[in-house]
Amino acid sequence: MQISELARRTGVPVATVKYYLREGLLPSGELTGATRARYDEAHVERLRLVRALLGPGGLSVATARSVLAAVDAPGTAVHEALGAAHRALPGVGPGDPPDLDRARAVLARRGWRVAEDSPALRALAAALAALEAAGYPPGDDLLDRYAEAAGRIGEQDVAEVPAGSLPEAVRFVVVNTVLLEPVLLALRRLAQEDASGRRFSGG
Amino acid sequence: MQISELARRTGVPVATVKYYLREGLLPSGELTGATRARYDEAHVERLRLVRALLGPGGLSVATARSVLAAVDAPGTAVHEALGAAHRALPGVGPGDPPDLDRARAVLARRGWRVAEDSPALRALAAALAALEAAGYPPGDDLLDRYAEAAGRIGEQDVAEVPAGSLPEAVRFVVVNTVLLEPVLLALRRLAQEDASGRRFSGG
DNA sequence: AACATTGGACACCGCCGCTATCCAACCAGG
DNA sequence: CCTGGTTGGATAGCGGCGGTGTCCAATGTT
Repeated sequence: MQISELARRTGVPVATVKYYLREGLLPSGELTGATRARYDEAHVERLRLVRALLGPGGLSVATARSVLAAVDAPGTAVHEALGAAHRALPGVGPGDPPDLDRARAVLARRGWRVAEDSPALRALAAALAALEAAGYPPGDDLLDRYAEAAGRIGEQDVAEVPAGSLPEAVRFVVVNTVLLEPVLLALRRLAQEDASGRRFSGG
Repeated sequence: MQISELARRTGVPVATVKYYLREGLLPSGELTGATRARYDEAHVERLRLVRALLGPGGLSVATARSVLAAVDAPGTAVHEALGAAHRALPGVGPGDPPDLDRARAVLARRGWRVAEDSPALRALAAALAALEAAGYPPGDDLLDRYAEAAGRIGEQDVAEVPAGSLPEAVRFVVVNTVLLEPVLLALRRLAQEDASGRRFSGG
């Protein structure tokens, strides 16, 4: 199929498809002439993935490029792919390292083992610092409950990874890491709304 | 104190403080002359809150303005404030309403009661649609486990709301709704990393 | 031969979060 | 009372981002 059909089938404007090609989010089609290229079903799928990452996934083009690079890297082991995806995700800038101790303490209480330089660890520390700066330093009990809930989820996420094909596993890990975040946040808000209704408006 | 000290104490450039004043994120100080205004501790606190919402909270200036309006509205009941905060948060655009049925079914299985037009419900539906479009439609069991974990968290969030002062409760709800999101996401990633290490690299 | 479409390159746009400049009005020190 | 630095307020500009519009020669299609 040609670019116009690729665009039509995915609902993405042709100019935007060209933009994604330029940005390296979408591999170029097979050239059949100086002004013709052929695209296939894989491109349709990839384009849908790109749109999901950029839109609901909330990734920037640059971040999506890194994440997709992790997906494309051949022979990546699943654990490394997950690390690469985490590293590519919008983390904390190169600001001064906040107090990792508090974050590490939470992990230690749950017995979690993560890389020393895990971006998620830095992200947690930064988030805790932000809460502190806003005047609501979270208590250990709160953090522990959050960690317990997060633990169930992370456990399940990893358990669901398909064992067969390695590239498929990598793709699964990346997609689910990114696209289940909005699901989790929406569910949390819904749970809050339900609990708030029960507590505060006696429904 | 004057604007320069306010800026110094919070580490925010004076030009940026002026910008926040213009944008209505920060109430103006008490005018003591045509070119003088006095700021107090409340301004310091508010400015820190604004920075937390804009930075780690990930809110846009426009969204932060709405959220802060909910905080400032006098006499708002807690349940309504939470609703206002949720409504102000970056939700789903006015695109065509996706299939809310799948989302509603998840809530029904847990017995949650939320507003018919809850923005979080639309957000959940949109997130599910994105997963579907990306080729990974989530199973009911996955959703139920996510919902269970989210339920514990939402329950705790609401339980922690201080009962005494109403404005304080509203502020607490808004701050925690927004600023605990990055905490939860970071913890999920850390849990994934731990579980992945145990499953895939036999640590 | 006539016409539409394509890949590719480049310029441009609108939005956003600041940031820089300027000004008249001040206030503080000497 | 003068001098110099600071302030509130207004306005303009900037850099990054995610596209979009335009143009071109080469290529298909009829």
